[in-house]
Amino acid sequence: MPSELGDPRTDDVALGHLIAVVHQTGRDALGRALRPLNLETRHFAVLVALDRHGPASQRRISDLLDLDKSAMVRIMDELERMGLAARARAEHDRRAYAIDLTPEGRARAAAAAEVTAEVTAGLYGRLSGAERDQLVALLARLAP
Amino acid sequence: MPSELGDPRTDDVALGHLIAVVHQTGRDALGRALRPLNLETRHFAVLVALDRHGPASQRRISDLLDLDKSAMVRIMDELERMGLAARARAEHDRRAYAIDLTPEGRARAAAAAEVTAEVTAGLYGRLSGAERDQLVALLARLAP
DNA sequence: TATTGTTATACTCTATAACTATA
DNA sequence: TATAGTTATAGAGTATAACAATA
Repeated sequence: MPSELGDPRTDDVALGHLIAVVHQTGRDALGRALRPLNLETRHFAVLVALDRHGPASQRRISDLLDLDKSAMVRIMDELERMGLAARARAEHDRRAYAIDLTPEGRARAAAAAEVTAEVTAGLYGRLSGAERDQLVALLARLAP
Repeated sequence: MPSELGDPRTDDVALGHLIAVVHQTGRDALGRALRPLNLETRHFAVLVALDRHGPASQRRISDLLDLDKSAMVRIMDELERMGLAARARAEHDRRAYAIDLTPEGRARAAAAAEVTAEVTAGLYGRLSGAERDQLVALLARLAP
């Protein structure tokens, strides 16, 4: 005979699980779409962040993306090796880099955005614009 | 000059990121709450599933939790070593196990539910019941 | 003292493939 | 042939601590 774990908790545990499944589904779909472009999701996130906020310090980008700084180092190493981003020394702080996209990186970011637009349309297109706004508003209240 | 990655996509990428952050936040909070009970989130998920659906085959539980079957093996190994769950041979299928909680496992599941109730109250309590229902309904349409 | 970035390390999660024993 | 479970392995994500250079 199962013990009574309670119903409100049941719903909350199920909600947590649902969030995990939706997260994983989106991440997988994004990963599949980016593979032909030789990009992983971690690369795409930094490309988009740099396109919008670059040049910036590694620290700034890793903060924007909730990335650990050591993960940021690895990703920038990979992007530099691929010729998509570059590290220059920052003007007024000799500890920091001013990292930015290369022209090729900018082109790759645009191509990736094309591809991922189809993916997100397939995923989030099941919701109307108003529903998406609702979802964002609700989730925002669950974020720190 | 940043290229134009477009605004609707911006929102969708941000939505994906928001889902990731909320997922990670919840997982971390759950992990911290379970640590005093010597449980990881993976153990808790199986304890709850067994409490509700046990006895069952490993396959049934791993399907319910979207767990890989090899991950399920490892988790059951750990739960058995901790004395919280047990494998018995299934009656009508000699390939399968009938896995279930031990009495101690049932007690631990109840204790974990106590603790996690506070966590989920802290997390999801920011939303009203109606809002939580809304959120679940919206997320359910994004799941496969 | 604190911050930027690097390196090393380790743990978790996820996925895959090869294997056994049954069905 | 297909399924339940096991084992081994590898990649990705995440986190920490120690360190050098600079603020």
